[in-house]
Order: sequence, then structure tokens, then C-alpha cells
Amino acid sequence: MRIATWNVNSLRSRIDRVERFLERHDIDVLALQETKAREEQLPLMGLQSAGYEFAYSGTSQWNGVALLSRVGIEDVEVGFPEMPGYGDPVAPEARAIGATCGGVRVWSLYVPNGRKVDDPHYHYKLEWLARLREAARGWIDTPTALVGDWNIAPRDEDVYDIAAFAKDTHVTPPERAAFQGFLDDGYVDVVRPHTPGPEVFTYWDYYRQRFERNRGMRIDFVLGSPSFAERVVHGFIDREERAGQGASDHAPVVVDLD
DNA sequence: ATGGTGGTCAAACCA
Repeated sequence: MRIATWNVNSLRSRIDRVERFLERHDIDVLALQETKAREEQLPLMGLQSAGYEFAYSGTSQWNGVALLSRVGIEDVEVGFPEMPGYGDPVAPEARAIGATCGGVRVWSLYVPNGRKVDDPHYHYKLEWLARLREAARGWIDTPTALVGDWNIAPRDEDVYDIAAFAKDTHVTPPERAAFQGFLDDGYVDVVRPHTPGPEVFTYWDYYRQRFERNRGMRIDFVLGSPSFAERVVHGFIDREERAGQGASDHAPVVVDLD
């Protein structure tokens, strides 16, 4: 079984790329983030005729998470839809959708963007991660994958120039500690062992030819529970998907299970 | 400190 995650930065504007990606890599389950549409706006006919079922949660033009599966999709659950108190048009959205696909629990995650250190969104991000971790502890003994855009670069080598991020989110100790918490609980970054070397990125900003210069960040991850991780035989980042006209700013991340 | 590009939806906000 082959599972992928991709921050697609608008599903409608990239539906052709999504369909080609699924076909090119023979994907069974695809977790999407930043779908940027209400469910009724989504162009699903081609995907349905290709045999994919769909679970979606998105209430505005921003964000939105989805799961596509051609190996079944059961017990769909929307996670963390609302954390009151921020009075923010973005925060009330659901940022996680989970389903059991082919016997594996997959959570498509869009971890909040903290914007600036100490911005209310930054604190919201940390709080959201703490709540996710609490829930994820309960899933550790089942085959579970927490996949998606974590908006955290866990190591210095996960950004193109750590000095350039001195005052930025994504690399602060509290964010990294939040990410490490999942590892401490037993989740495993199942892709990194298959992508050796520093500066192996999943995201490159659209500006200033960051992709062409490989000035990127590694912020998209597949964290597997032990019973998931032990089934992973391969993983890779589809860097080619970031190239050319009409690319998302994120590349898909793919894992193979036995 | 700002601005660079791209998406949504047609001004301003988000990444």
C-alpha cells in the first residue's frame, strides 16, 4: 500500500496535477492540505471515476484538509475544529481529518501557521499541537500515521539557512519541543531514513526562485506509530512535482507499506 | 523592515 501527503495549495487550481500524481505514482491513499474550497466546489468526478473515495473538511477559502482513498475510507472523524478565544477567522477551521484506509488510520494534518513568534496564532499553534499530542497518545498502539504540513522544521538542517530564521517561527524551541513530543511518545519519522543527507526539503517559497536555488524547508512529515512504522519499506519526496509552471509550493511525500 | 509570488475572489488576507 502506498500513502502520500501533499499540501496542494488549492485543489481546484491543481486538480490536473493531483490526478497525474496519483496515476504516476500509483497512490492508494492521499492526504491533502490547503485544499482552499468548500466541499461542493471540489472537482471530484475524475477522482471518483479513478476509484477514489473522498473525505473532506473545509469551511472557507483557506486551509481545508482531505483524504482520498481507493482502499476504503471508514470512520471519518474531523479533529480540533474549534479552539475558542482567538476571535480569528482562520483558527475556527478544522485542521485534521482522520479515516481508516486499508486497515491503517491516517490523519491529514494542517498544523496552524504561527505567523510571528508571540503572535496569537503562534500560541494557538502550540496549543493545537498539545491537543493533537494528547489525542495521538491514545492511538500509539494502533497502526496510525500522522501526515501533513507540520509547519515545523525540527532540525537546523531542515531549513536552507538557519541564520535566516533567527527570529522566525517554524524553528523556535517550543515548536521543536512540540514536534519532539510526538517522537517521545513513540511516533517515528518514517521518511527521513529513506532521504539521507541535509537540506532535503519538502517546501520552497514561491518568491525569489527559492526552488531553483534549493532554498527550502522540510516541514511535511509522515509520523508513524510503531506498528505503522515497522511496515514502512520505502519513502521519498516527489521533488519533481514542485518543478515547472503551476506547481504547489510543497512537494508530496510518499511512503510504501509492505 | 520590507518585498518578493501565488491562491481566493474580486479588496484584502493568507501562506
